[in-house]
Amino acid sequence: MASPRRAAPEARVRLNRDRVIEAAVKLADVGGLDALTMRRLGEELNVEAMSIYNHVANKEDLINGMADAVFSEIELPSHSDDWKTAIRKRSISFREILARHSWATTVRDSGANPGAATLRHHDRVIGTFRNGGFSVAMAAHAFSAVDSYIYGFAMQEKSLPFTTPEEVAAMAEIMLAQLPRSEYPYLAELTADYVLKPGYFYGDEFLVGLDLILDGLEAMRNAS
Amino acid sequence: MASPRRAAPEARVRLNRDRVIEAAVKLADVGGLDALTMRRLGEELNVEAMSIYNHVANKEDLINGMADAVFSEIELPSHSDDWKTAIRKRSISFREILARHSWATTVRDSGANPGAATLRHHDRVIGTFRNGGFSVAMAAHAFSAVDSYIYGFAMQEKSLPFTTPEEVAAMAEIMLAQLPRSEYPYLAELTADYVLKPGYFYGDEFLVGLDLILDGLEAMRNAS
DNA sequence: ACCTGAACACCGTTCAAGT
DNA sequence: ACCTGAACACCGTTCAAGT
Repeated sequence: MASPRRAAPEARVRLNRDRVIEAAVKLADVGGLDALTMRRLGEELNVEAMSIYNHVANKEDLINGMADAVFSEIELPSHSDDWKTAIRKRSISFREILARHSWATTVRDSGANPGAATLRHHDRVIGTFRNGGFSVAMAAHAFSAVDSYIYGFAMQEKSLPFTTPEEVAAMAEIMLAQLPRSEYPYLAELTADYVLKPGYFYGDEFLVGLDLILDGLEAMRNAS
Repeated sequence: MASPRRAAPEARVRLNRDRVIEAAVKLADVGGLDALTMRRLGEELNVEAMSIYNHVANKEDLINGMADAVFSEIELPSHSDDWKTAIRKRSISFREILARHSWATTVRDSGANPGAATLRHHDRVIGTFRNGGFSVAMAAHAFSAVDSYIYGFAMQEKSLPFTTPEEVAAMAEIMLAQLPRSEYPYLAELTADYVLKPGYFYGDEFLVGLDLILDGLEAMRNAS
């Protein structure tokens, strides 16, 4: 009876901001941002929805925290690689993370007050360009071009109505059958002669566009 | 008294799908997708919210219709231009439209059943590449790279916490003052030496990245 | 300091009822 | 054929009350 408080560990772990954010990310990963409601999140945490407000200001604050948590998962560009390799690796990692948390493609860590992981990530990317011989202006161009492409690609990928190659084939076949070929000849050709070919996977397009941009940036850097 | 029905034209115009979609786009343009509720849309149309369901299946169907309406605004690539000029013009138009309807950056015309304007637009873009000498596979690469970039850029632009140059300067100054320079040296440098320079406008970055991609596509086409 | 329960002002959508 | 009113099962968030 010396210390009954210690002797009876509660099943309920103490709540904190990180635990709230982690659970919210998990919910959104499974069911999208629509599935993330304060009440469902409370359930997941064995707590009433209203308790969450002790740890986040409101839902917007929560989502900002989630966006920063996603950024912290992205592989930072390595100091030991040359700029092109470093940016290529972190871009591939970035896309992977966005595919894993597809709700994050539409949620930007609010430009007004970005989180620490977001700031660190951006700083390291810009630093990689600068140390690779890019001027400040060219680093800004490069940063904008690469990240726009990654975000946009992740969004396109997310909006596809299929994921596995089998689903692609099935879906494309249906779409092709419904498509008025005389009205949309090029779309029909692309679907028949490219999308429906075995081995097609939209995700493979990512590297084509990424390398196009990286090669262009290299040429731009060398020209100056 | 011959035809009293004709003599008393109603103030209320008959509702139809196009009028519903048009009003919904207007609402979302002003207040974002959050401001678009069935009840507010009903108000705008001088009708009870429930009447809207006579013209759209549900909110998802409504938003799909809105996305297709946005696509119909984009300038189609011209047949009389060479592929590069044609794609460049329509890409600039695309970005302008997405900036005007910034809610549309996060809303893809559901991949499963795209609208007629979306299909026509895609067909024309792919056709422009094919007629410009691109193989089917290269046309797919080009389409993916360019449109990913445009979507991503529009999203970045939308998430910026400022729009006018004056706001940029004010906001950047505040952010720079708050930013721990020793922790984020490259971010601080970029802000001080680039963003805060007079004449800075993020939108100007668009053409830099676009031309990078178009030049890369041209090289790819010529190499094959 | 943190958690709860009830309440408020909203949502999208259904359904029977009106014209 | 189209529109309405009431209703249902939800939302995010507040606030006073509990421990």
